[in-house]
Amino acid sequence: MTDTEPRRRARPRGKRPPTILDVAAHAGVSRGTVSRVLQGGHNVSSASQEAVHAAIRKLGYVVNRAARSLVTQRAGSVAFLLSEPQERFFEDPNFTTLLRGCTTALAEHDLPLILITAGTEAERRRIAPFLSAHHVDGVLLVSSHRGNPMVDHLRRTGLPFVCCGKPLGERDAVSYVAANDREGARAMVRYLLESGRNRVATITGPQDTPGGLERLDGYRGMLTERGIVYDTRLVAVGDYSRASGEACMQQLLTSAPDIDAVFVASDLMADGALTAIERAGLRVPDDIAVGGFDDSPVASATHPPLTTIRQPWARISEMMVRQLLAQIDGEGPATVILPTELVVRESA
Amino acid sequence: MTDTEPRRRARPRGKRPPTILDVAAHAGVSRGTVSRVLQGGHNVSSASQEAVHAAIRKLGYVVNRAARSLVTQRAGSVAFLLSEPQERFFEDPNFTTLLRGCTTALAEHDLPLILITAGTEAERRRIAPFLSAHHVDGVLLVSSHRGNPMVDHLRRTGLPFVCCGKPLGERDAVSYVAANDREGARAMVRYLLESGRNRVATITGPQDTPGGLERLDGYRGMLTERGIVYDTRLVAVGDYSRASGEACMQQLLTSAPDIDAVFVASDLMADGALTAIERAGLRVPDDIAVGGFDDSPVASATHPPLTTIRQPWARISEMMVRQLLAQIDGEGPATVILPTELVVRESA
DNA sequence: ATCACTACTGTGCACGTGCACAGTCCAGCT
DNA sequence: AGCTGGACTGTGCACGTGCACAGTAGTGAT
Repeated sequence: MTDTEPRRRARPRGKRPPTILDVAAHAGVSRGTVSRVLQGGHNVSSASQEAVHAAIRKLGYVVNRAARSLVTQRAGSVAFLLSEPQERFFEDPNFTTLLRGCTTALAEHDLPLILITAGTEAERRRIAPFLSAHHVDGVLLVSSHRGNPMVDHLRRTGLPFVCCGKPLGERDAVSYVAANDREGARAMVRYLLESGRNRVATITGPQDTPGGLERLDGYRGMLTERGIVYDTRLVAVGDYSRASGEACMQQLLTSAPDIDAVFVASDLMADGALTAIERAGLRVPDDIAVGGFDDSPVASATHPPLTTIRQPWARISEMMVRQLLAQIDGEGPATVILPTELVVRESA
Repeated sequence: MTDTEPRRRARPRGKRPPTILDVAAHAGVSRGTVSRVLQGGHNVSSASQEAVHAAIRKLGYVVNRAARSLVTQRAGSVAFLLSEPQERFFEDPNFTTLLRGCTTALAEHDLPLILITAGTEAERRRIAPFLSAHHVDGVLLVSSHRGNPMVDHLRRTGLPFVCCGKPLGERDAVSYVAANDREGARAMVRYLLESGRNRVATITGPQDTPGGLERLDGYRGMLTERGIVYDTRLVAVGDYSRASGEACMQQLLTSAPDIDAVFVASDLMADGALTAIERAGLRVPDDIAVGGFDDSPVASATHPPLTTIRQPWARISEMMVRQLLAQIDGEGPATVILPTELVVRESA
């Protein structure tokens, strides 16, 4: 998006779409009145309003967003910026659920969503001018790793942005919306303990992501609360992928063969864990109970279906959009933490 | 996107980004010369070019796309339009792979991708004015069901568009890019037969989608070619979802218990089929060989991993973008059929 | 009758750019 | 010397809109 490439040739000067002037002429009023009606109709007589609306319908008038942008200095669109390696996220059902929710939420405000990926340094350099030129009014940022340079860059440009998940290592206030990872983890571990399990292991996420950290912290906290000593041999660190879940589970089964439950920090990893358990000849949940996290579509497709913690993606995306619009309207940053929900299926 | 909502208030008149005039002043040339450099630098002395580039770098100038759009009558962006029920597509790994590919391909042309969903009639009404007002220069259309009204609407607006997969029931020429479904199906069935299987069943896709039709046709054709009578009891029709694959497989196992192979028209359905087979106490591939279609990420995560047909999504998205740009530049519609590839794993 | 105020309407200007056109300059030819 | 044509440069105009401002008409209070 460096804007240095040659433009393609102009649309042929055929019949142009109607302008605000055409509408004004048809309605027998001036440009200004039509504009006022478009802005909500304050200080416009109801007769004029009706005439304008009739003319708009008749001519099929649609406002020219480019012209509007030029004068209002606003883009009239919002970016969904994926600042993570593409491979992982495009395969992660959480991502697509979030994307879908944001598209829907933005559509209600007539704001087109521009999808931008910036997983590599080269891509980030590429989109930097696009963002700093304010070609979007705000950014919905998906970036979980600690110290993502995108956060700094966005702050420098002064562009409003809202993160999905708490950005780590940021001193200043940053708007973000997240599920309550810690409470979710606590709820799952509590459920496992109250189901009569005694040796509860965990497979957590990367320790430079908020989810990885807080879900592990919740696990640890709940154990401590119940008077159980935290044992690092019962902890494995994966990367949220199916493959890593399988590897971690295999590791746990050898290093601590007496475990009777495992809390896995993502459904994808939990699916991998189920594979490892099955291969070891153990049964779920009889020998080992498995608790997942996310309640993504895979959760109901595993064997057995996963007991898991539901992340409220619809509400997360909705709140991200709401917070972003608030910032665009001049409000300061805010953080929103949403509750999770235990979904009991058959794996625990 | 009706454009009748009130605008949000304007960006504060703070320090504005540099304009082409600032660049001209800094470089000691006129607006026109800067503009020419931006367009590629024809008929501009190398001294001027260097001066302009230096000024651009120094000021951090980025072209104002709104102003450019206004004068060129081009939006400078492209829509990725998903005209299918959201639930299905956002969970379909094929969709995200395609989306990812298109984002990448468009980024190379400095064209932002606007993601639009139009699964319901209400949504279609909503985005219609957005499209007819030419707020994008073209549309990458994902719509497989027969008689999708979006195709007609796009044709009426005169907006260039390229479909992913052949649109069914269209008499006039429509640009589309697709994998060679028929050949892919034939290759899989050929492989199964040559592995020594005799009773090959199939679970195909909806018969109002090109994939469903052509994969079934390929299956049938290959059987006929090998002198095997087409038996409708060996055919089940699913909807590409995991659940339907499971249901179809169950049905096949009761109606034709002597089958020793099954060609499933999507990996997701194949995964469901594996579940049904396992539940029936049969082994894969020993008792029943299973062949999938797509080579989506799930294919390597099933048990056992799927032998499947790879769809060339990277090339499909690349060609869709290329065809769309060609159309935007005035060329006529074209169709592109890309070859598939047999990927042998353990399920067959 | 005058004034103040409200409700509504019309108009000039600016937004930043690309394009067409009109120049200017210089080399090479007659 | 004069002419021609190419290479390069500068400038007026248009794109469609929102906003600030100025204006008009009508109402009610003094």
